[in-house]
Amino acid sequence: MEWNNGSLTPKLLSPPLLHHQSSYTPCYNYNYTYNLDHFPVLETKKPAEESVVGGVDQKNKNKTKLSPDQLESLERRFQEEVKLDPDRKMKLSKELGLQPRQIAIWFQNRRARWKTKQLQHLYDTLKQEFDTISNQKHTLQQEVMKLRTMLLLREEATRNHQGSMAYTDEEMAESTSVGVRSSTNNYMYNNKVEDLVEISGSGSGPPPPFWWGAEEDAHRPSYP
Amino acid sequence: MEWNNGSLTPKLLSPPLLHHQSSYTPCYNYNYTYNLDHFPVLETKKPAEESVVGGVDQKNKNKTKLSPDQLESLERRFQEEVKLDPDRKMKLSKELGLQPRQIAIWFQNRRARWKTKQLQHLYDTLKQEFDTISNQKHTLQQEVMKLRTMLLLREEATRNHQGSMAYTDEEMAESTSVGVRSSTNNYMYNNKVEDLVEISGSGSGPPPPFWWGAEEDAHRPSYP
DNA sequence: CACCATAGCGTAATGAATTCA
DNA sequence: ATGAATTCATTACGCTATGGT
Repeated sequence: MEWNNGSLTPKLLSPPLLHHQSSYTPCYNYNYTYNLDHFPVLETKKPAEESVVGGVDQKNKNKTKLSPDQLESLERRFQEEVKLDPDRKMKLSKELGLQPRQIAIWFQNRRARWKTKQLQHLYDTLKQEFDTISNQKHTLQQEVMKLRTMLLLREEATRNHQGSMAYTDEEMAESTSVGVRSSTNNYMYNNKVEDLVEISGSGSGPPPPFWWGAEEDAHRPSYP
Repeated sequence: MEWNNGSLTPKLLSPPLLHHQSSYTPCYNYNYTYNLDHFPVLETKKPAEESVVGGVDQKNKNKTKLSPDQLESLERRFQEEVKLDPDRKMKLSKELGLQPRQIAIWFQNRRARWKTKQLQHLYDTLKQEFDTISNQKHTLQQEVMKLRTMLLLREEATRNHQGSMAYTDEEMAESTSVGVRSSTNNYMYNNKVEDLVEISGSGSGPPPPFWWGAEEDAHRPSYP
């Protein structure tokens, strides 16, 4: 039971690829011999003027906070198209008074953000689907049991009044492969998401979850 | 006003309390008006040199990338305990030659990373469970169909040779509530994770996924 | 009350590896 | 096969909220 990864590594994640010994190519130099996109450490352009909302004076922090206007604009563009071709980049750069590099970075980060959000959403969706199908399964189990009973009774009836038997008990017994054993029929129904992780591994979670969860969702993570 | 986080904030808050003894020791020799732990902007000088990857260049390290040693150490400590009390922080700080602030930041980031990783894992687990249960459901559906057929036949037989009927057709018809309609019985079996998103909402995905997925997993996200 | 450190969150920015034209 | 752009992972910063002395 390897809960860890092993079998189910998501494709989203990067391959192993440990960064230990590498040749380390100096892919930057701070003279910007680079083309129009690689500056060294941005020299804090001026977001300036736009003390609109928070009135936070962000004169020259070394980490620029984009103004609401800029953000809105970027966001709009992002909705239009998540990819950023050089033309668009330059256009936006001039338009917003930001370095091209910053535009690129923003888009990059935005994409990443989007992705993780997406995972969240995906999880929720799947969870719901799971619950649904779990219920359906339960219903089906009931159904199967009911039918079996009926069949048995009917067979009984037939046998009592007649000698012909078209279906044997073996056939009925063999047909089940999922696990509808007459009694304790809903033993599997508890397979709600809350318990799933518990079941499939993660029996040992070194670091305590503490903040993770705090909701109905606390699954006892077990560190990566 | 924020385009960003809208509806689904997990809202994971800290449950318990934290045990940190007070005893703070002012730890810097620099001149800051900031709080104990707030430096201005850590200075950022020329990264310039640095050719060796494994080069444990502690002291100077003005720019990013902690050395493998440092990382290893931090990681170990993290496994021991995800929370970081001031004592530990200081100890680590001296031990690794990093600013206390950096230690704190690292832990914070580590926690965040852990959390998202966790989501990944959770998703995979759930996905697998879903597939399993989906198969089971399918099997059950088959089973139900088979039983029905058998029942029908048996009933037929009974009816042919006798007039007594203990179970009516209504009973059989009523019993189904999930959707095992005689023909096209496996119509639901395709409910693999690949299609789920398509089905349950997110039917409209404005921005093209392109890089997201690029595998069999491409779900057509639909931006947040 | 204020003060102050810290946790969590969001996000800008950097570095390394990878992809691609 | 070289270099530009992108991805992934990481480091860092600002902010708000909270707890505790």
